[in-house]
Amino acid sequence: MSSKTPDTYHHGDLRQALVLAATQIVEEQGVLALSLRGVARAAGVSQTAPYHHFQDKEALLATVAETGFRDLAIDMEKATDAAASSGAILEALGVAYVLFATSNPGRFRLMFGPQIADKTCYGSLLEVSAVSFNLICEGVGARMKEVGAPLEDLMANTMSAWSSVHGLATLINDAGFNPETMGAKSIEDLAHHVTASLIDGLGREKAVLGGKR
Amino acid sequence: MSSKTPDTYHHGDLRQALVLAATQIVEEQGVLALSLRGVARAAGVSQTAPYHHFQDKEALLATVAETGFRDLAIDMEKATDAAASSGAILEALGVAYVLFATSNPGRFRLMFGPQIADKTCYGSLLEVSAVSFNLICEGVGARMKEVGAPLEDLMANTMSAWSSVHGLATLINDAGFNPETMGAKSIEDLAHHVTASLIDGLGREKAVLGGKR
DNA sequence: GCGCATTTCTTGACAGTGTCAAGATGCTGT
DNA sequence: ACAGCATCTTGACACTGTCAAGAAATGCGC
Repeated sequence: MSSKTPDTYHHGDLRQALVLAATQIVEEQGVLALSLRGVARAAGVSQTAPYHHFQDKEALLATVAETGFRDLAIDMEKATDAAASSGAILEALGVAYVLFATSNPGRFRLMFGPQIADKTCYGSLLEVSAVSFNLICEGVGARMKEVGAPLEDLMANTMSAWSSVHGLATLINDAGFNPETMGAKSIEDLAHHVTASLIDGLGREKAVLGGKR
Repeated sequence: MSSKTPDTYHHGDLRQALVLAATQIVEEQGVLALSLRGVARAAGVSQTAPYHHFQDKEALLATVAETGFRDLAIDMEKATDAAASSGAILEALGVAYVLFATSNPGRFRLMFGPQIADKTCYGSLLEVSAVSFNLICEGVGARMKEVGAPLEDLMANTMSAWSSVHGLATLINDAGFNPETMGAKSIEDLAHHVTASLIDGLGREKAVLGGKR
């Protein structure tokens, strides 16, 4: 075989293989369909092998969620590259958030769902999840400075912004909405509209849906 | 015992008893901790008795979720009673939504989570869930008329409004936020702020948090 | 190189789960 | 009174997460 023999008694990098297999199952069949034994089977090892790399099933799920937060933050950071104004940055962040969630529904549900009962048990999870939160917080802060809003409301306004995109994402994923029935051409269009509503006020947003194309 | 003998071989109203027991478990220990056998035990019957009233575990959960949507709609309808302006109605609806979600986190998670894989299998669930949706939709429509927004955006704006409150609710329930760290006195205050942000635009909302108590 | 401790992985087991099949029990209409 | 039906039971199956004990491979001190 290659330099690292993958079919030895020792696996080589079982930990990584388990995370990958788990991620695939979570994404293709949902968290509920994931069993630790199934992951072990997919990786070609015995039922109890995972216990040498993760304390229990939840710890494996936490690691999968962690990769999700990492990827989310990457997407969001990339999205702000092309944005100039503070409003454009906020919109780009929001759209990226929604697109990640709807492109990775299984992981997104895991990241925010109750499968991981107490997320404070997993330090690295908390750290990584704070990155995307801070991106939104900074974006909101910049916007507020531009509008002249009192900065003491920063946290509450961050909550407003995050709620909008997080709500849209989970509604699309879990309440079975497709953008067409909501009068939008695509998820991206709808996400643009929702962020625009938030920034300018409901019913006062500049045309996003019907207007261009 | 009373007129209906509860300790007969036939239970009397096992169906109702199962729904109540399941609701209690969902609310006190979460959906994940609920087992059909546990529900049966709580109702004092054998493991397979529930199968004479529900096709499977999911059907029981769907019934619990249905009661949740019913209660949510009741709360929302009550909330609009005192509201006069279209903006006040929207705010009252949003606050009621968030308060229901955070007061009944277990059921709320069930209502929107993946435990019920395909909600279209349960007709009455869909019907009841449409009620609260329509309340939001009407509120948004009235507001848009007042602002003079084009009605073709009604659905998309409904999505904006719903996303805000739904996102806030799920973030509080599942991402471990307490309103204090967000600079708000209570969940209700934070919900007010978020809806105000949505209606007037981020950073342009009238003071809700610091202003009055 | 050799021996040994440590890591990694295995088999076997246990209690708990959702659900099916078959049988027992009480109710209801004739 | 009795037949048929709805309701509830016991028993079983395959599956799950996880523990205990042992086997195989690795790496370290000499």
